[in-house]
Amino acid sequence: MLRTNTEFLTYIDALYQSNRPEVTLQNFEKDSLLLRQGEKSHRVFVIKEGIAKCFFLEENGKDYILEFMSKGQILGEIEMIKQIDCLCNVAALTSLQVYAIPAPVFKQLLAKDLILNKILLEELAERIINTSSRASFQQLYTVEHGLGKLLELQEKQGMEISKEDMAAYLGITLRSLNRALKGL
Amino acid sequence: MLRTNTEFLTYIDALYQSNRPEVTLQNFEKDSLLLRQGEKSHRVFVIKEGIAKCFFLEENGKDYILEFMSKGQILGEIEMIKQIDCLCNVAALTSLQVYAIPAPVFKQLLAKDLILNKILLEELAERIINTSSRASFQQLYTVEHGLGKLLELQEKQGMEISKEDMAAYLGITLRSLNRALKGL
DNA sequence: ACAAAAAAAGGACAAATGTCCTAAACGATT
DNA sequence: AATCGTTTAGGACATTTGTCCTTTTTTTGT
Repeated sequence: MLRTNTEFLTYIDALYQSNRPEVTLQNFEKDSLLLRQGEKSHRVFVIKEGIAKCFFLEENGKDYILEFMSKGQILGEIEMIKQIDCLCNVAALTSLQVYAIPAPVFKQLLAKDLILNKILLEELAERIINTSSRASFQQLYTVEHGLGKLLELQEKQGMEISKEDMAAYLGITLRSLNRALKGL
Repeated sequence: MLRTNTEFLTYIDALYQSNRPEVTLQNFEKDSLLLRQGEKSHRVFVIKEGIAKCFFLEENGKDYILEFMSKGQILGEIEMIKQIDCLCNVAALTSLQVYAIPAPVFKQLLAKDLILNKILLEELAERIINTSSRASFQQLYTVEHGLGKLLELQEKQGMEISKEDMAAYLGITLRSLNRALKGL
């Protein structure tokens, strides 16, 4: 659930190193927003260091966290591919260092570079696997079951998530999360 | 929620027409299984005619329907891209006519054809949009809200879904579906 | 048309979850 | 250390959902 992609990071590192002055390295501080749901974006980001969360803000005011993203994850590529406004918000959970690639550069690469296409296809495929498995699991199993998995992964990855974010990831209220934590 | 992809169908139609004897046209009868969760697959399918459903069968015996697929939708491509066993089951809801493309042919195209890469990237992107929006919506809104949307789409597309499938799509029990239908 | 069998709907109760509000814990400031 | 303010946890009740089983409806065969 903390997604990474070393292959992609290597690819972008190389791109940055090469003759591509349009690709820049940027910093975002903790809690800042990289992408804002519903707004247009004119670049994609690739995380070099740090952790971000992608989340929907629904009309009823509730959040739903889709993924926690880390090294080598790309942000905003779906919007670029489909030519749409930002699907969800992306916020920095820690301070972030990211590569920023302007839309024209990214689109040109997409149109010409089979390596990038391959990496992206694999990444999108993996996200579909994750997202759909999780949707199924969350609908069909109890909260405690899902919470168990979340705590496991969290421990394994040594990352700490606020309770609010845990609840948003599980799609439940804070109250329910507290109850589930009691019930271990 | 009944997904189609005319661009892809056109692409595969052309492929079938051209010098590609390995690409075959096959028929599946209603209720037959095209892909079986957990098993290996050695080809991808593209629907020429008919409707299929993709669904998880969870360990607790419950089904969760991911998508209803129709004309131009590709099946089994994620497994091919990620080299994994079938993620979910795919069953024919109506009798089906599909193109079958052997794994080596598909992989070769993937490695060489930027057009195919583009079509696939767009399709996967759209599935991510769908799947994640739906996951968020189903977690954060009431069943009745979700049911409303389902009935709307069902009407718009003139397709009829069994109550069992509706429940599996919404991730709820039949009993809950009946109640929600009463409550309109 | 009727009886038997099968499928679908619904009642009753239990379990899970959300809402709203109060109580406890924590932090900063003096 | 005491106080105020803010954040976090939890109690009480209502609502939603699931489970299990009975009732109703539909289908099938004769």
